[in-house]
Amino acid sequence: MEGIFQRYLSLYRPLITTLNELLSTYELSYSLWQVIFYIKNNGPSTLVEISNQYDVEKPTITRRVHRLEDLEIVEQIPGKDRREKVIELTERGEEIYKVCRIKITNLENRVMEGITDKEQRIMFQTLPKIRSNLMKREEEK
Amino acid sequence: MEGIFQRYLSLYRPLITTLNELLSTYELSYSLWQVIFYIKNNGPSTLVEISNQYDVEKPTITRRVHRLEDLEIVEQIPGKDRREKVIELTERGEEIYKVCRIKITNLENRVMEGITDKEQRIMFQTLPKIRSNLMKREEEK
DNA sequence: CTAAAATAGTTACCATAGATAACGATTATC
DNA sequence: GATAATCGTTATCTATGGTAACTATTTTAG
Repeated sequence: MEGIFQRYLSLYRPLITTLNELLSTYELSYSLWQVIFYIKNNGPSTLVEISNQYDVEKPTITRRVHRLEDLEIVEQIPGKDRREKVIELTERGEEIYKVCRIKITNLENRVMEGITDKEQRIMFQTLPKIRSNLMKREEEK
Repeated sequence: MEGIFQRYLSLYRPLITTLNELLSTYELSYSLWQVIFYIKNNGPSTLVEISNQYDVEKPTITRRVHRLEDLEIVEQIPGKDRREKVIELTERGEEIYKVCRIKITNLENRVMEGITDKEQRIMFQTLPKIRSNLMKREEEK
């Protein structure tokens, strides 16, 4: 399947640009959104969990979380292990999630125009498979 | 198709990391590779053409091309329009393309393990469709 | 049960990629 | 022929991310 990476990567910048524009209304960017999205879908989480999900180093997540704390979108909740910092969405965070979720879903739908349900389903299932193949290779090192 | 962007973006960093590692042997990165790939597949090209292809501003491409010139991978050829800078691969550039192309194709194959031919074909066709839907939206502004 | 190792998060510093604005050189258009 | 537009460049700025070194905890091994 020669050229699949190029096809994948040619999509990246147009998508990021559009998403950042959409999110800028709430002083957010796609990278901050990833954190919000993760917490919303996985419940209160630690920084290491988020870090692993996105294959990004801990200090990067520290920064993202600090910015979300400044924006009063997430807050720390006390946990058992005092090394860990468990964060969850604030009420304001939940509100912002809802609004942005709708906007992003609308964009997702528009971007999928002309693509059949079946093709969409295959994209949906295949992307995580590719990701997991890649992560497996990285672990081997 | 809620969540398709997240699935798409969760793949980005693992992929870029792996590609950069693979290319670092030749003092390249994925961003430089994009330029090499474009010229190889579209013939001698101007900076604006490359810029449009990847939705990246002109100064960014200027830098990439300068680095490729330093590495003696591309060179300028005289063109009719003296505003334009038409670049092509040097012999060395062709060699490096071949070696990297093989390595990347191998990686592409490994990453596609467990994914049927049909699914691969659909990915291959659908990614450009999504890209074109996104670009259409950007043009509207 | 304590000493050493591992883990979570943070800070400081640096690298990479990209954007915007302003400009010179050239070509196209009116 | 004067004005517009286009191509590439430079300078400056921002965003995102990495590495190394550190503190505070918790786990593990002897």
